[in-house]
Amino acid sequence: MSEFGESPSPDDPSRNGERIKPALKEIPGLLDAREAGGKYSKDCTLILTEGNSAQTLIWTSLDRDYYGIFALNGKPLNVLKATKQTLEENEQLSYIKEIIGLEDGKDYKSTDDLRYGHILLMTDQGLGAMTYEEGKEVLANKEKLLKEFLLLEEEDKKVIEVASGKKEKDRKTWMLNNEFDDCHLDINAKHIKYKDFFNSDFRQYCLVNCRRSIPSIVDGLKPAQRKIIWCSLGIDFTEAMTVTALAHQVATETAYRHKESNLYAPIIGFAQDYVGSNNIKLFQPIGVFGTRLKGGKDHGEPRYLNTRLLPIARLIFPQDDDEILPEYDGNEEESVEPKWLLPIIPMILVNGCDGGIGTGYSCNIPKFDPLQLIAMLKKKFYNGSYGDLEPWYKGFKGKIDSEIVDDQNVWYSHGVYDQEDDGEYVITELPIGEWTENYENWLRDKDGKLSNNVYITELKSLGDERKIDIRISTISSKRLKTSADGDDESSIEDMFNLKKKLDTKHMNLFDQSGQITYYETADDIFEAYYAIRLPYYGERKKKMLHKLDDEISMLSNKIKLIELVRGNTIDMCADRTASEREEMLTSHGFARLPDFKYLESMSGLCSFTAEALKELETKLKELEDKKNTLTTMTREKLWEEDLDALEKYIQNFSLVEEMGPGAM
DNA sequence: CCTACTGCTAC
DNA sequence: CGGCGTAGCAGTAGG
DNA sequence: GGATGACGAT
DNA sequence: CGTATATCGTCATCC
Repeated sequence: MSEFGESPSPDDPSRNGERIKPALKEIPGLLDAREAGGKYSKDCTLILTEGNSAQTLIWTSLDRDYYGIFALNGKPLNVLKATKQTLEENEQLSYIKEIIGLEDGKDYKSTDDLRYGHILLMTDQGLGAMTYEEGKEVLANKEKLLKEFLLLEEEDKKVIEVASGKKEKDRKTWMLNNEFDDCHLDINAKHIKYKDFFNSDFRQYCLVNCRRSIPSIVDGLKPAQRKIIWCSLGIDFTEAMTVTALAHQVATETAYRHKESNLYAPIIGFAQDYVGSNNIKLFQPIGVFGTRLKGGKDHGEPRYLNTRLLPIARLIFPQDDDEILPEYDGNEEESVEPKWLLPIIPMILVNGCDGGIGTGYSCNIPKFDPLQLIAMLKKKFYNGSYGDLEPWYKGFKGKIDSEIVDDQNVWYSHGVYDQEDDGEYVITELPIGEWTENYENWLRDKDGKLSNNVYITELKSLGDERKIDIRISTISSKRLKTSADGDDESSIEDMFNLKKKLDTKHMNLFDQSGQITYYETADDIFEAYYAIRLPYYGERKKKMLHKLDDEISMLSNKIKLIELVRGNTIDMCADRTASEREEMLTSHGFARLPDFKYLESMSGLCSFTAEALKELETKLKELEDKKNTLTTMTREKLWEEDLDALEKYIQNFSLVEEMGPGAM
C-alpha cells in the first residue's frame, strides 16, 4: 500500500461535510467520494468502471473528495426488456441506486437530494491492461475524453426502442439498413445524441454480435470455431494436448482478442459424441468430455481434458485447398484464420447449429446425415435426382418425421417407449435435445401425477451415460385404453413428453458475400453451398496445374542441361563471368524460373550417371501423366474423389476413430 | 518445553 | 469473483 | 397470459 | 474445486 503515499484512508472522516446520507461502507467494492451525501454532493461524480482492475488503477490518481468509484461486474441488465422482478433483483442496479441515494417512487426534479450529482461511465476496454503510469496519463486527460450524452428526445427514444427494446422485427431492418453504414461518431465532439450513438457504434456492435454468433454457410463455422479448426490443422498432433493448452495456442496464433478461456467450450463441443451433439466429431475426446446425462455440461475441467484433431478433419478440409482459402478481410499484418474454410460437404448441415444468438437474428439448424449429403452431391454431379434432406442424428434410436402444421412442414423427433406385459412402461430413447437427467427430474417433479388420470407408482432409472432405460409403473383412475382399443399412440407420447420439434424456422447464415441470409429449407442451404463450393474446385485445379507446370518445366530444363553437359555441347565448369554464363544458358533456350539459380545449384552436373538421368526422366513422365490426368478431370470429378475418400472413411474407419488414431 | 496458532507458499 | 483442504516452514504466544 | 429457462459466444 | 452476473432471439413450458 505504501506506493499510494499520502492518500488518506477512504473512511477518513476529516473532510466530510454535513451528510444527506451516511457513507456506504456496506456496499462491496464501492470507494465512496468523501463529499458524497454531504454539502457538496452536487459536485460529486460516481465513476462506474468495467471490472476491478480498472477500479484499482484509477483509484490512485483521482481526487477522492469528489470522485467515487464503483466497479460493474459482468454485463449490465437491459432495463428495456427486464421484468419488474428482474429489475428489483438486480444487484448491480440496487447498489447503484443505493450509492446515489435514489428512492423508489420519489419524483425527482433535480439531483439535489442525491448523494452524487454526476455519473461517469468509464468504458475504455484497455484500462485494466494499463500500467499505473499510463493510467494516470489517461486520467489526467480525462476531460478531453469525456463525452456528454444529451437529454432524451422523442427521436432518441424511438431509436433506442428499436435498437435494444423488444422489437426484434424492426431491429432486423434497422440493422441491415446500410444507410447507417457511414455513421461515425465525431471523436472530438463533446456532446453526443443518443440516436447518433445507436445508429453508429451500437449498430456496429449489433453486427459484430451477429458475426460472432451466426455461422457461415460456406464452412458452417463461427469465427471462434474457425480459429480452433484452422489453427489445429497446422498442429502436429502426434501427442494430444490439454484443452487449456490448445486454447492458448489458438488464441495466440489466430489473434483471438477475448479471454482465451472462452475457447474451452467450443473445443470441448467439437470433441463431444453423445447422441444429439456431433454427427461428425472433429476432435478426439480423451477424458470426461460430457454426456447426454447433462447435455455435455458434465465435462471435466479443461486442464484435465486432452484432445487432438482427428484425421477425418483433413478429409473434410483437404490440404490441397489450403492455398486457395480466401484471406480474412483487412488483416495483413497479423496471422489470423482465413475468411472461411472449404469443407467438401456442407458442414453446417452435418453438425448443425443451435443457440446461435446474435442481435436481431438467431440461427438454429438441425443436423443431417453426412452419407446422405455425400450421396446427394454425387447425384448432383451427374444431374441425377435426389430426394429431400431429412434430419439425422448419429446414434439416435427414435424416429424423425415431419407433419404439415399451418401449411408448413415441421420436423419432430420422437423418443422410444414400450409397454411390457405387466403394464410397465419402458422408455429407451428421448427426443433430440432432451437430456437424461433433466428428463428424469421432470418425471420426478410430477410427484406421482402423470396426467389427470394416470399416476406413477414406481419410477426406476436403469440407464447410464449412454443408454436410456427408464421404467415407469402406473395406475389410472380411469380404465386406460388397451391396445385392443386401438390405443392412441400420441396420447402416451404426449403424456411422457416424448415428442419434440426441431427448429427449422431460423436458418439464418452468413452467405458468401457476408450478408445475413435466411434459408427456408435445408435443401436451399445445400444448393447454395453447392454453388459456392464447385467453383473452388476449379480454383484448386488451376492452382495444381500451375504447380505441376512449374515442376515439369524445372525438371525438363534440368534434364536438358545434363544432356548438353554430357554431350559436351556446353561446359558449366569453364571460367566465365556471371553474365557470360547467363548468356550461354539463354542462348540454349533455358527457362528462367525465375532465374537460373535452380540450374546453377545442381550438384554433380558433370558426373551424372545414366541411371540418375533415367530416374529424372521417369519422374518427368510421372509429372506429365499427372498433369494430363488432371487436365481432363472436371471439377466434379475432383470433388468426387474427395467425397469417395471421406465416404470410405466414415463407413470403414469410424469405429477405429472412436478408439483414437493410435488404434489404427 | 511443547503446543497451537499465524502467515506465507504451493498444489 | 471466490473457496476448501493439505502440507511444510519459521516464528511466536501461551500454558 | 405473462414469466422463465435453454441454447452459446462473449 | 468451483461460483455468479449479463446479452441476444425464439420457443416451450410453467404458474
